[in-house]
Amino acid sequence: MGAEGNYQPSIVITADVLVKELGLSPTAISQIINGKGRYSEATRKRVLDRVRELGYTPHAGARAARLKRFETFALFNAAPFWQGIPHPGIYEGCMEGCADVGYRLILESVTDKGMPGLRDRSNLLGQRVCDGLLMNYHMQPPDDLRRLVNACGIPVVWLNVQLSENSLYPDDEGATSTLAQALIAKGRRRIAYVDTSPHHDYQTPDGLRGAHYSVSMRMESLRTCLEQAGLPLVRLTPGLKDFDERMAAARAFLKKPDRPDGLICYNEQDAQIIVLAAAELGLTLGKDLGVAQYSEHPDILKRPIATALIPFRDMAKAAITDLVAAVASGERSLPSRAIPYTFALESTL
Amino acid sequence: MGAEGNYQPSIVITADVLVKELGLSPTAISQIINGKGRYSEATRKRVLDRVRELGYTPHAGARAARLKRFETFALFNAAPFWQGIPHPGIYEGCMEGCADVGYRLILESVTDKGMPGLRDRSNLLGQRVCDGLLMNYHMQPPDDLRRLVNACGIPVVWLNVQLSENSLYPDDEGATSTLAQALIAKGRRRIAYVDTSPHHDYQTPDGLRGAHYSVSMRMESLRTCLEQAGLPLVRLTPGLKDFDERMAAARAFLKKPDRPDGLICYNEQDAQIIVLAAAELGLTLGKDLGVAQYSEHPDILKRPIATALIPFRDMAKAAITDLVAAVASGERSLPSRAIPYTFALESTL
DNA sequence: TTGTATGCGTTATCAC
DNA sequence: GTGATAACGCATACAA
Repeated sequence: MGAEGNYQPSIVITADVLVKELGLSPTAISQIINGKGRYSEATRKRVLDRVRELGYTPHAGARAARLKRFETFALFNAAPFWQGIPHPGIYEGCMEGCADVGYRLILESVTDKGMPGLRDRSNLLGQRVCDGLLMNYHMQPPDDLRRLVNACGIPVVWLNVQLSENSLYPDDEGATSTLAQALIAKGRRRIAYVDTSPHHDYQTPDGLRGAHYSVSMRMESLRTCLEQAGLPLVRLTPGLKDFDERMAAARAFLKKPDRPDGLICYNEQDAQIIVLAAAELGLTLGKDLGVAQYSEHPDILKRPIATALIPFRDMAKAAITDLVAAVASGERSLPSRAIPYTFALESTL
Repeated sequence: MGAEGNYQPSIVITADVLVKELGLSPTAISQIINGKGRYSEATRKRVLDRVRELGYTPHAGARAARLKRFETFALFNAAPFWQGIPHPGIYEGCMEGCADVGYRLILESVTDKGMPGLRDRSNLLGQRVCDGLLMNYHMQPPDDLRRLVNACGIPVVWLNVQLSENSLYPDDEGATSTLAQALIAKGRRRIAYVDTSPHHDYQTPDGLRGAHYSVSMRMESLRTCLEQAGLPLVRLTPGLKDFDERMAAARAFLKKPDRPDGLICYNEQDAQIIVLAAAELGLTLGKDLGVAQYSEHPDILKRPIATALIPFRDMAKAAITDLVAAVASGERSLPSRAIPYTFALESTL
């Protein structure tokens, strides 16, 4: 309780306070704080000690004006209306990355409904607030959005989407290959792909239609892997609306005489359905059935589900590194690249 | 594909560009952009049109220096190491709130491991980067953190925690009461509280021990409600480690002759366990059993689970409103208050 | 209705 | 080793 009502007097600590108090010039204060110039150890210590005592921080605005650098990146989250929760790893990676390089992170979020007229509402899409842009769009961005962003004049990295340049995305192809190889190595021969979500018909307000690249890439990569191994690709009926419908389909799928013995699931919900159906039918995970999913995290209930861990965090940190380089070099075009997955519980396949 | 390589020439658009181009004074430009002064409609339109065409945004730093206001708040996320995912509603609410009032939102995240020496690493805890602080700490904050924050000199709102001032938190007492009344109204007489999580023994690196206030408040509120109705409080064994252990406990719980007919679950995972066990035992939700949970979202699989929707979003938006008021008034002490819950699928109880 | 002058708090350049 | 000075881009008071 001793922590309350303990407010600092409303004196604002500027460099000027230090100047007067320590009898040094503004130059000296500034240089010592920023580790420049050649000053005696004594002076240096005197300044830095007082800075810490007073809790002095340079005024970010004044600094930005002078340096022509905001030391700030902006994460622009253009979420579709059906996706309330952005990927935590992206946030965390951006924050970690920024913290590592001493940058601040500004956040902005816009739904598709808010896309038209975006330029007028967002001041982040100008070049006067931050030094670089992290675009977190949920699917192939519309051309006009790309143009808008390119026209900003500051470096941009698109996250979680495949573009011809300036984009970073999880290596779904590699992850799928790893999972498929693991299943095959375990002797699985009826390998199925499970994606029952209805959300792939998502349509934006401006009539654009599409889905995240992973929707097709995961399945097509699996198809290719299985073909090379001379195995068929089995599929659970896609596009089911509700839980009961999905459960029924999963039960029927796993009850068939030629039921799959390995399943790769598009996401946690699909894996969930499979695991529940398997439990009902008395099938043991890791023995009768090898189940894999793509997910940001291992199964929260710690069930034996192999997980391809989507490298959102690494991706975001890589993006920050790229942006810092771009700010320094002035280069505005960076090659796109895939970020490798890691894996959990592969042994349960 | 026409969207690529379409970069703006590296001319930076300052107010000066507009001044020269339009033959007006800096004052006129500034005032018209900020909706001040009295200018002819023609002049006004000429300026605003050109501003939009050029995509001009005032330099945030220069503006901050001049206005002595950053038009920015900072969301400080002090997450414990076991909680990778911050509450999405808090982020969204902060962003929405900021967007509504024309403020930017800066994000900073620190784990408990990083708490010592925080002051030296974070420049957000000074008064030179933003106008107000949103503190998202996971439990009762340690005194030294509160002191540190109070000493910043900028207004602060603590989120999701109960303090004697400057805090906003979900009204768990009210929510619990609503759920309990609903169960009782449906004729439920054996009402149970389910909280099997082991995480409540969480201990911070500095030896502080505690849990989120909701851990005790939800149960105690329920106890009170039931006492008033002359009903007993039944509990499922708490502190279970893994899925199998929890499932076994839930099965036994629901198999007893005097099994509960109404259950209030601390979170989605507890509800999940109950629902799975109920399915195994052939108990129908909404008929044999009324199941309620506290959660940010309704059940993702759309099962009949009544949900007390944690008002993180509303809470965060309220925090922004409070901060704006505090910035304007200079007041640094705001009364704490509870934010009401909303509910989904109450009819299934 | 418009223009001039000034200051916000920094940091870089250059001179001592 | 240290200090004087200018400049960053904007917004306001005041003068015209």
